[in-house]
Amino acid sequence: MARKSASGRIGIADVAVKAGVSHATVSRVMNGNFTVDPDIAARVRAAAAELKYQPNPVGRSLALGKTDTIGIVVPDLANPTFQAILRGLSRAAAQDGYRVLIADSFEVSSEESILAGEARRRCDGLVLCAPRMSDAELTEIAPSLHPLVLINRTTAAPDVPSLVVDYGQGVQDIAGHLVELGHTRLAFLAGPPRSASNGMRLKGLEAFKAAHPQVEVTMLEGGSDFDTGHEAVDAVLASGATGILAFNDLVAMGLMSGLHERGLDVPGDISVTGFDDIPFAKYTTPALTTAAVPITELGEQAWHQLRALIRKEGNEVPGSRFQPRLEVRASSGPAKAPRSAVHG
Amino acid sequence: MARKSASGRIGIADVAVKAGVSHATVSRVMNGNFTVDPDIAARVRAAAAELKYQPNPVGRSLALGKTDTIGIVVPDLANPTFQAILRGLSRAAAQDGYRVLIADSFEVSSEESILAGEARRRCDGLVLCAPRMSDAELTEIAPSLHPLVLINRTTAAPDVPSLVVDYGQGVQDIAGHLVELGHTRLAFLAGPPRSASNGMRLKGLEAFKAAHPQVEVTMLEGGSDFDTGHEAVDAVLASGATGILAFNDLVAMGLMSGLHERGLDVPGDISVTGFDDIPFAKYTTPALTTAAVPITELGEQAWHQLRALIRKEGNEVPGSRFQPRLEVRASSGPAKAPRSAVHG
DNA sequence: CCTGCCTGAGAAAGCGTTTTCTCAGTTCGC
DNA sequence: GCGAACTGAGAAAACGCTTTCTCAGGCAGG
Repeated sequence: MARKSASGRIGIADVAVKAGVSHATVSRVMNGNFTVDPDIAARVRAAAAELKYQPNPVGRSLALGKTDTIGIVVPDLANPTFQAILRGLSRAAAQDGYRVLIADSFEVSSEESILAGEARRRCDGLVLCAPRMSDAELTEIAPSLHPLVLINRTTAAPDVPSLVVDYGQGVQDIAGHLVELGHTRLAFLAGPPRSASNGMRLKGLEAFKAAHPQVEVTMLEGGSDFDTGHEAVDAVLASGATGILAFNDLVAMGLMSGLHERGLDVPGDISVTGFDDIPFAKYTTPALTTAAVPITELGEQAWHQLRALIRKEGNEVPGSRFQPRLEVRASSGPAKAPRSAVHG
Repeated sequence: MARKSASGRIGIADVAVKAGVSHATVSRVMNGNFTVDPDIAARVRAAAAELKYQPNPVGRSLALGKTDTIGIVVPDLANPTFQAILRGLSRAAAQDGYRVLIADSFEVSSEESILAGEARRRCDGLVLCAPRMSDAELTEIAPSLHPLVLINRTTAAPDVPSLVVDYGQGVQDIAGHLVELGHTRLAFLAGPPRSASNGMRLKGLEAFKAAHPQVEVTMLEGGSDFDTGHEAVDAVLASGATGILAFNDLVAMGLMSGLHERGLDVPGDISVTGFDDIPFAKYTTPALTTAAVPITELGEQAWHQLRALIRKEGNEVPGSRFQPRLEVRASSGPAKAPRSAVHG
C-alpha cells in the first residue's frame, strides 16, 4: 500500500524515495522543468502515478506566493443578482484555473470590511460586490485589498477598476417607455436605502422629472424582495399612479401578485415594470417588462479585470459601464383612458 | 512606514523585531498562549496593532494542517436548488468560522471527480451535491475525499453521511392530492435522466401506480428548467392528462406560461404542480401547488455533518432523510367534469 | 592531457506560521 | 546556600513545496 509520510497523506518525499531521487527532482518533473533526464522523469512520473501523488496546494501556495483562488464578497447570497454575478465570475475564473471563495456579509455592513480582509488574505484577488460600507471606509481599506475590483460601486482609491450598471439610464428608459404608452402618473417603488444602485435609480428619476415636467412621479419606500412588492399594494393604489417602476423584478413580481389578489388587471388597470430581467421575468403572467442587465457578463468581466490586475498587466484600469436594455413585455400597456374607469 | 520583510507584506518577523522578541513569542501572543509575560505580551500586541499585522493564513494552514475552508461541488450553479443549498451551507459554516470554496461542474460529469479532488485538497472537507457521476465512480473516489458529505445521493462507501430529500414520498403526496381532487389522468414531466432525484421520483410514482391502479399516469420526457416546461405543452395536451406533476417548480412555471399562451386555464382546465417550493412559487399566477423542501436547512445540516466529521466526533454517521411538505396553492383544483370537454 | 564549459541532479534555503526542544534565570525547599 | 523544580523565552524543527545554489561528471577544445 502507498506509504505515508509523517502526516496522513502522500507527499513529494514519498514519490522521491520510491523513484530513488531527491524531492527537488520530483518537483522539477511535476512542474514540467525540462532540465531532467527523460529516463528519470519517466521513473518519477511512474512513481507519482502509482502512488496517486497530488501536490499539496497549501505547500505550493506558500512557496509560490499565490493561491489560484479569488474571493468575492456579496451582501446577500439570496439575491438573484449576486447569484448571477457569482456564477459568471466563477465560470470565467474556472476557465483560467482559478477557484472562488465566497463570503456573504448578510447585509451587515460593519462586518464587510473584516470579511473582505480575511477573504483577501487567502486569495490572490478580491471582488467586492455592491458593498454597503461608507465611501470613506471603502477608500480606506481599498489599498489593502489590492488586487481589487468593484461591482456597482466606485471609489476614489487608485487602481481599483469598477464595473457599474447604469441604473440611472435604465430607469429613465423604463419611465420613457411608460410615458410613451400614455402614462402621466408614475410611481417608483424604491429599494434598500443603503443600496448604491438604488441611489443611482433615484438620480436617474430626478433627471427624468426634470426632462418631463408634465409627468408626476411618486416615490414610495420599499425594499428588494417579493414581500416588499406584495405589501406595497396599498401604497401603490393610494398614489393613484398607473405606471409603476419597481426597484427590481422581485419587487415587481410581488406587486403583481398583490394586485392580482385584489382583482386588478396588469396591464389593463396598472402597468408594472421591473429591473434586472432575471430568468423568471419572462415567465410571469403577464410577462414582465423590465430593463435587462447583462449580469452574468458582469461577473465575467469582473474576472477579466481582476486577472489583468493579478498578472500586473500594465493595462490602464478602465472599469466599464453597462447599459441596461429595455425589455418590453406584457406587463406594461397603454394607460387606461380616464373615461373607461371600469370597476373590476 | 511599516517596514516590510522580503516579500511585500508584513509578517510575523516584522512584529518580532519591532517588539524586540522572537517570532515564536509573537506567535504565542497571537494565539493566546498564556505562558508569556504580560508586559511582553502587551508590547507584542502594540507592535502588531501598529503594524496592522494579520497572520498569513497560508503559512498558518501549512503549520496547522487545516485551512478553515470547506468545498462544495455542484452540477450547476444556476439551479435555484443548489443556490439555496450553497446559501445554507455557507451561512452555517460561517458561524463556525469556516469559509466555502465553490466548484461548478457545469453538468459535465466526467469533470466532477477531478474537480472534487482539487477542491478537497484545498479544504478541510467537502460537500458533494447531487453528483452526476456513476455509483461505481462515486464509491471509488469517496474515501479519498473524506471528510465528505453527500447531498441527494447515497453511496456504499463508509463514513459518508448523506442527506437526501425523499422525493419519492413527495411525488406520491402530490399525486395523492391530485387524485383527491378527482383527477384520474395524470402526467409526470420528468427531469434530467442522469439526475438521481429524478430516479427517486420515478420510483415513487411506480409505488403510487401500484397503490392506485385506477389512475392513469403518463411519463413524459423533460428536463429541469423553464424552457423544458414551456416546450412540453404539446406533449402534455396530447397525453390527455388533467393533472400534471412537473419535475420541479421551474418546469411547472414554464408549463403554466405555455398553457396560458394557449388560452388554457390553470387550474380550470389543467392542474399543474411543481416541486421544491422555490421562493417564486408563491408568487406565480396562479400560485403554485408544490412540495416544499427545506432546502436551506439541508445546506445547514450538511455543514453540521461535515463539522462532526472534521472534528472527528465519534457520532455514528447517520445522514438524514428530509420529508417534503405538500404545499397546496391555487394551481391545482378539481378535475374538470368530463362532459365539459371544451375545445380551447 | 588538462582546463573550462555544460548538463543534470542533489543539498539547502526559503515561503510564514506553529510548536517542540532547550536552556538561562528564578524561586522554593531543605 | 545549594540542588531541584519551575517559569518564560529564544532556537530550531516542522509543515510541503519551489527554486537557487552547488557540485560531480561528461565532453570539447586547445
